[in-house]
Amino acid sequence: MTPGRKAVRAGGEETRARIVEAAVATLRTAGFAGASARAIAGAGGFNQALIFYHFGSLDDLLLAALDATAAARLARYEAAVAKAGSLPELLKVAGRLYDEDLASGHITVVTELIGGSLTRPALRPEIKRRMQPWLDFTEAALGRTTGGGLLYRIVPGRDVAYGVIGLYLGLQMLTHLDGRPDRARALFAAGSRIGARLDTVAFWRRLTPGRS
Amino acid sequence: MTPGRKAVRAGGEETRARIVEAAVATLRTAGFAGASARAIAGAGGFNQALIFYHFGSLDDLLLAALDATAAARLARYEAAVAKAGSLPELLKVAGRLYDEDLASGHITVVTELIGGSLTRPALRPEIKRRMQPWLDFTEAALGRTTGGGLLYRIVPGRDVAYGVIGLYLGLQMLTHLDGRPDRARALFAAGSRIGARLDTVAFWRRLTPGRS
Amino acid sequence: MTPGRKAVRAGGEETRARIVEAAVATLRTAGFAGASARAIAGAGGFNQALIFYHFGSLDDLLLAALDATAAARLARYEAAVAKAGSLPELLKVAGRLYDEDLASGHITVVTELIGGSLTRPALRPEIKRRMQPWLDFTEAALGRTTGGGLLYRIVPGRDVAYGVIGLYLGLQMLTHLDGRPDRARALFAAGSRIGARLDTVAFWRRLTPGRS
Amino acid sequence: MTPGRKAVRAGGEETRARIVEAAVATLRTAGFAGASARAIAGAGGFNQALIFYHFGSLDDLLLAALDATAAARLARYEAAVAKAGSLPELLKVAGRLYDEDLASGHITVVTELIGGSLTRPALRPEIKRRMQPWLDFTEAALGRTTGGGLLYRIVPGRDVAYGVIGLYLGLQMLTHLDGRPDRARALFAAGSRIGARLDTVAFWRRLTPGRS
DNA sequence: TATGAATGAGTTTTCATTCAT
DNA sequence: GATGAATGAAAACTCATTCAT
Repeated sequence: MTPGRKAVRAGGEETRARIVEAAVATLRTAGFAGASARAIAGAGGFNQALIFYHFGSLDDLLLAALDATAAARLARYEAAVAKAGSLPELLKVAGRLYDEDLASGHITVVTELIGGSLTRPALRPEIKRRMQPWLDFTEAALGRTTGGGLLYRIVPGRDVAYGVIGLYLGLQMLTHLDGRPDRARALFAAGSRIGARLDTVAFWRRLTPGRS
Repeated sequence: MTPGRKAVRAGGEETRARIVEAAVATLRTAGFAGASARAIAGAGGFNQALIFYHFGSLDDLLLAALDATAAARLARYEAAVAKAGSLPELLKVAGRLYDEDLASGHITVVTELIGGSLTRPALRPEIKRRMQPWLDFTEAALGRTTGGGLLYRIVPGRDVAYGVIGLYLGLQMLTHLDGRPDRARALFAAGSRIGARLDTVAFWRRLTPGRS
Repeated sequence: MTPGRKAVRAGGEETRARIVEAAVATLRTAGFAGASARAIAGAGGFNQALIFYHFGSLDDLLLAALDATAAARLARYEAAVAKAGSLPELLKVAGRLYDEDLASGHITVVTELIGGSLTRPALRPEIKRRMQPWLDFTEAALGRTTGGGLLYRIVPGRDVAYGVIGLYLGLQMLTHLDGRPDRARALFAAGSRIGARLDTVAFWRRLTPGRS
Repeated sequence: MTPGRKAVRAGGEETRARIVEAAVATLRTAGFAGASARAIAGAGGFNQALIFYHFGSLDDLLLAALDATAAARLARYEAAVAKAGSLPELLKVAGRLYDEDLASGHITVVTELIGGSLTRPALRPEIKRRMQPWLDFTEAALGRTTGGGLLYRIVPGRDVAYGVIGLYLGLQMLTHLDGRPDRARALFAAGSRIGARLDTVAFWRRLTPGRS
C-alpha cells in the first residue's frame, strides 16, 4: 500500500496500532470493567506486558483507543456533513452516519469510558478534553445550517450541541440495552422527515432567518 | 408507620435496605467497576458476606439498587407530572425534577449499570425490563400533553419517549464529565421557554390538535 | 496447653501466628527481596490472599514479623541479663545469647528489614521505632554494670549502646557472608576474657567507679 | 592521563563507567530490592539492554558496582591510614574517613549487597571475596599501630579486624535508620578521645608492648 | 441473622533477560 | 556499540464467593 514505508523497523508503530485496535474491540464487546490488560491482550493475541511497554498504563491505552476511534469517526462526520447545506440535509446525513455507529458500536467506546471515569477519576479530564472537538463540530454544523437566527436567542448553540451529543450517547446506551438499533434509527428517520417539513414552516423560518 | 408489621424480622428488612443504600451510594461515587462487594460493604459499614446472604450475588444486589432508586424516582416523577396538563408545563416540571437528578447523581446508577451490562451480560435483560416503566411513563406523559395529534403520524410516541430517555441518560453522562450540571440545566430551561412559545404557534397546534 | 482456650474459634489468631512465622522464616532464608507474598505463602503452606486478609499489606506483615522475633528475643535477653551484676558477667551472658542469634539467624530479620527500608521507605520509621527498646535495654544493662562512672563522661551511655547494637548487626551480616558464626563467636569469647581482666585493672576501675 | 590509550573503544569503557555509576547511585538510594535493571537504566539515562550487553547480568553489574566503590574507598583509606603511626592517630584518621562514608552512604552499597546475597545466593561468595582486602587492610593497620602485643594473645588480630568491619557496617545501617550520622559520628569522636588517653595507661601499654 | 476466615482466580504492573537490527 | 521491541514469570494486591460457626 504505502510504498515508501519500509517493511523493516515498522514493528513499533504497527504493534501500537494492533494494541489500540484490540483495546477498542474489547471496550466494545466487554465494556470498561471487562477491558482488562489480560482481556485486551487475549483479544489481540499479544503479550500483556506489551501494553505497558507501549502505553505505560492501561488508562493510557484506553485513552489512546478513544483517540483512535474518535479521530476516525470525526473525520468521517466532517467530510460527510460538509456537504449538508440545510438542517434537513444535516439531519439526513447525521442520521446515516449515526446508523453506522449504532450498528458498529463505535460510540460504545465513549460511553464506556465516561462510565468508567467514575471508577478511575484520572480519566475524567482526559475524556472531557477529547469531547470538545465533537461539541465544536456539532455547534459549527448546527450554526452553519440554521444560520444562527432567533433560535439562538433562546438557546445558545453550544447548549444545543451539548444536547445533541447527549442524545447520541444516550441513544447508544439504550440501543445496547435493546440489542438492536431499530428504535434509535427510527428516531433519526423521523428527525429527517420533520426537518424536511420545518423548512416550509413560517415559525421555524422566523427562528432561523439568517439562512438564504 | 405500618403498624401490623412485626418487630421481629424487621432487622432483616432494615439490613437489606442498608445494603441497598450502600450499593446505590457506591455505584454513584465509584461507578460500576468500583462497586465491588468490599467497596459496598465498606461504604455501608457491614460485613461483605451479608451481601451474599441477603442477595445471593453482587449482580442481584446491583439490580436491587436499581429497583430502589428507580422506584423512588419514578414515584416522584409520576406525582409531579400528573399535574402537568400541557407540554410547556410538562417540560417545566420535568426540568425541575431532572435538576434534582443531575445534582444528586441519581441517574448515574442507571448509566453505570447499563455500561456495566456489557461486562456482565446477565444484567442486560434485567435492566432492560426495568427501563420499560420509564418508557411507559414518558410515553404516557407526552401523549397526555400533546394529545396524540399529527406529530404522532410522523413519530410514534414510543420513539419520542425513547429519545427523551436517551437524552436524559446522555445528559447525565456529560454532566458527570463536566463535574457540574450547568449546561444540562440550561438546556432544560431553554426547553421550557421554547415549550411556552410553541403553544402559540400554528404549526405546532396543527401537529398536536387533539388536546383540548 | 492453655486450658481456658477454646479450640473452636481459635482460627484467626492461630493463622496470624502461622503467617508471621512463615514470614520470619522467609526473611531469614530468602532475605527482604525474596520475602514476597508468594514465597511466604509457599513457605507456610497457605493462600497468598490470606496475608492481605490478615495484615492488609506485605509491609505490615513484615513489621509484624519483626515485632514477633524482637519481642521473643528481647524477653530472653532481659531475663538472662537481669542476673548479670558486672560487666564481665554481662559480656559472658550477652555472648551466649548472641551465639543463639547467630546460629538461628534471628538478627537477620532485623538487618534484612533495615536493608529493605531503603527500597520501601515507609518501613523506616516503623523499624526505627522498634529499635528503641533494644537501645534502651542495652543502655540500661551497660549502665547497671558499669556504674555510670568516668567512662560516661567520655562517651554517653546511649552512644555506647548504639555502638553495641551496631556491632551486633554488623557481625550478623559478616556471619551470614561467612556462612558460619565462628569469627563472631570468637570475638565474643575474647570480649568475655577481656572483661574478666578489666575488673582487675586500675584504669578501668577509675573509669567505672560507681560499682561496688 | 594514559596517552597510549586509543580514543576508539574509549566509548565502551566510558559507557561501562556510566552504568556502574548509575548502579552505585541506585543501590544507595533505592537499595538492593530497588536496584532493578530498569531503575538503574532510568537513573543513568541509558537503555536497559546496555546493562546486559556490557555486564551479562544484573548480578554482575552489581558486583562491578561493589568493586568500583570499594576500590575507590580502599585506596583512600590506605593513603590516609599509611600516615597513622599510633592507635590514637589511626582512630582519628579512620573516624574522619568514616564520616565521609556515613554522609555519602558509600557503605550502603556493601550492606545492601550483603543483605541481597540472601535473596541471590550466587552473590555471596563473590561479595565475601571482595571483603577480604578490607579485613586484610584493617588487620594490618591495627597490627602496625598496636604492635601485636599482649592483646593479640587474647584476641587474634583477624578477629579484631572482623569486629571493626562489623561495627562499620552495623553503624551504617543504624545511621540509615536514623536518617543522620550524628550518633555514629559521636561514637568515633569518643573513640579518638579514648584512644588518646589509652597511650598513657599502663594496662594498655602492657597489652601492646611491641610498639616502639 | 450475621460474621470472620478462607480461597482460586483475577487485577495492574514490573521483573530480568533476549534478540533483531 | 547500542537500542527498541518483545516476553514469560513474577510482583503486590483485590475479586466474588463460600462456609463454619
